[in-house]
Amino acid sequence: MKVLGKNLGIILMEIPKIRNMEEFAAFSGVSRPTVSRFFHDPDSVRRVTREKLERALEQCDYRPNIFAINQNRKLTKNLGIVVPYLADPFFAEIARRIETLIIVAGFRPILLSSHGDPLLEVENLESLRSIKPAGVLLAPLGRSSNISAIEKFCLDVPTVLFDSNIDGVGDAFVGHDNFQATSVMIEYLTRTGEPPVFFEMRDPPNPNAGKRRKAYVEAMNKKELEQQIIQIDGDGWQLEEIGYRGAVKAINGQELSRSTVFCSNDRLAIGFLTAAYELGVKVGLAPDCDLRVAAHDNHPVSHFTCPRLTTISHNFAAIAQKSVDTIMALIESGERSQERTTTLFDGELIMRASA
Amino acid sequence: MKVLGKNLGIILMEIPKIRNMEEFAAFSGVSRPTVSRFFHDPDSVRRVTREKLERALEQCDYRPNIFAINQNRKLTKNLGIVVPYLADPFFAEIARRIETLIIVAGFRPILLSSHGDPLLEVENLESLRSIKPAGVLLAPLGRSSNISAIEKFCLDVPTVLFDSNIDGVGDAFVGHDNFQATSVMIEYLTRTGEPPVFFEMRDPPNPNAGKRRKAYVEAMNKKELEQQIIQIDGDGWQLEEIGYRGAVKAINGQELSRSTVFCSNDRLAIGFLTAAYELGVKVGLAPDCDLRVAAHDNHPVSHFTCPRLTTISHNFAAIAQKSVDTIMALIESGERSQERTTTLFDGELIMRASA
DNA sequence: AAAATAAATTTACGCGCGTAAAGAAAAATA
DNA sequence: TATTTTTCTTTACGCGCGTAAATTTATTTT
Repeated sequence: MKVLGKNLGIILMEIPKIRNMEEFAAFSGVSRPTVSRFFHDPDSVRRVTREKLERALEQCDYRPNIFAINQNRKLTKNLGIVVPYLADPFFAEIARRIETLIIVAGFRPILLSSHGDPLLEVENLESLRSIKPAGVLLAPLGRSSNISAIEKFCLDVPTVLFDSNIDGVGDAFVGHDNFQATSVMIEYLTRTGEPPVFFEMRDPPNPNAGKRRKAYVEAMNKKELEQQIIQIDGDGWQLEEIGYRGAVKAINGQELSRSTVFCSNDRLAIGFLTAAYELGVKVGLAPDCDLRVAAHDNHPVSHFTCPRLTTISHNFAAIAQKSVDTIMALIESGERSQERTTTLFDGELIMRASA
Repeated sequence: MKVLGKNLGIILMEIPKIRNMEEFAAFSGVSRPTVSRFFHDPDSVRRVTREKLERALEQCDYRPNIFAINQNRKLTKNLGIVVPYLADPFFAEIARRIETLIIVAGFRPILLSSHGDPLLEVENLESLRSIKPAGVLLAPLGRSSNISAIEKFCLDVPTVLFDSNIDGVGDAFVGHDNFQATSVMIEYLTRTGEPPVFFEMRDPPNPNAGKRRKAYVEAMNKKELEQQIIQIDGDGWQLEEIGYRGAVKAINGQELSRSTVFCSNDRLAIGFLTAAYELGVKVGLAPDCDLRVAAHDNHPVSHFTCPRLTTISHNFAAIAQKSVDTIMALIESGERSQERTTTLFDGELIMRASA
């Protein structure tokens, strides 16, 4: 080390430690306001200037202080993402896609999870408010959300709701067409066997569940099929466990009027499959099977259940893209949208072994 | 609305819009430097002053600008958390716990996912560097990580590694004792039946895998048991799919010398179970079963596999707590630790139906 | 009550950058 | 080449808060 000391010293001399934009301006031979403009938008300076700055950057890896930037700009490049429960792979997946799109758009994603807690949801929004986000993408908890608090937040910050809707709140909603999806699944199940019994929570936390039940009722009515809805008790976000218990009760109590079950979502179905497995009820489409089980969401885990779960996939890519596009349009226009738009994407039937 | 207009006007008059700390100081009747101290630490002002400020806060809900705070403080209250893949429920779970602990400690967690990409991992660290975090909790990608970049980062920012270790990098490592865990599982499997075959990726991305293989070899040697290691090909983070393919190959090719399999991690095992199910191989401890499968991690999904997966749980709570405690101690001391400490927590055997 | 201590106030500067205005320099147009 | 347009430089101020020093006021101690 000592032998190298002198050379290291020289090297350090040649790579100056730039402390702020002023020093970087001096180092690069460009004025500070121009440097500022360059960092805001590299294309706003002449090509030769840009190249000069880029060369300087390679030599000293200076980065503008993000706090100073955000303090002074009226509009930050921060974009909040709030999901109800990040430990649920479904939300992790959609958040992952949204994050990527936001980065591509040159913004800074701030991902927050409400951990299933309405208080934390509001706290997350307040926390976001303090970092002056250009906009927020919010998947609300749903029924348990503090709606008036969210509404108030949306008045101040451009907000796009996704996944689950709260009527009239936010500038737009982007989600999944539960009616289309339900009807496609019922059509499929009926065509390949028999119409399904609907399996859901009695008191679901997520508003999508309500739409799915309604869609089931409507679709079955339309086809003049006899309906059966099994509603199971349970609170919170441990949906697999709730589904498991409900399935044990339904199977042991012989509550199922038919041998085809349509679960309100994949997580309930995962619990259902575990119960069926443990009770020796064979699930699947094959002739030797006792039961068919299908569900809703194309949850990442549904690929590997036993048997693999037939389900309806959200159009993850489209929902993520449209959500980001919508918030970007809002931000760029600088205005709040006059009309609240709702965009629903069709689900896609994913046929697997379970039904 | 018009009828209420006048009253609303009066109400708005009475709740002044506070724009900065100076205005809040005037409103509350306390000087600005005292207000500043109050927000930094409420206990640093006299009780009467504190109560005066708290009363004022209830009337106008002012919050200091976080950017201005962070710009001026040498040490922010930001604490970075970087995980390799947030869409993996295992990391979502540990991140969730860490986040909560950080909030309780009065810090602001910034959760970032590397999405399995070493470039993004470095980018995340750079992004964190620009917000001057008080410290960072990093679960590195592992083998694919840009180790020199991470090392460089750790020189500037107090960093505690967790879950997977990189020798000599960061101020401390907190993780899971793979040797203890492996030996407990082998002991259990051997006692209740026969010693296991080890099932893993040939080229695992995570360094824990290496330790687990080594632990398997050592434990088997010690007991003078015959070992078999099945190594499967595959790249990336789609571990269930890789496990599935490997299992199909192993079962169809009758590669298993014994009927007890110990998977390097739960996600491989989930794929393994799917393969066994599809191939009609019955997995479980019961006498009529063909195969026993156990694994490692107590992944959230492992509760609901078919059959439920026997595994070794990480001590999630202890790992999260120790990681946060360690980084807090580093931050409070203001110094970098002289010695790099390593803390390993024992795993706990979770006996379920699969083995 | 006087002295000693603690806490708050006043005053003032700095952080790093955004941004506006006016003028100078360079490039594009005629 | 002269003129217009674009781009850059210079200068200067402000953002909201941290923080230090000196002073005043309030509280505790003897």
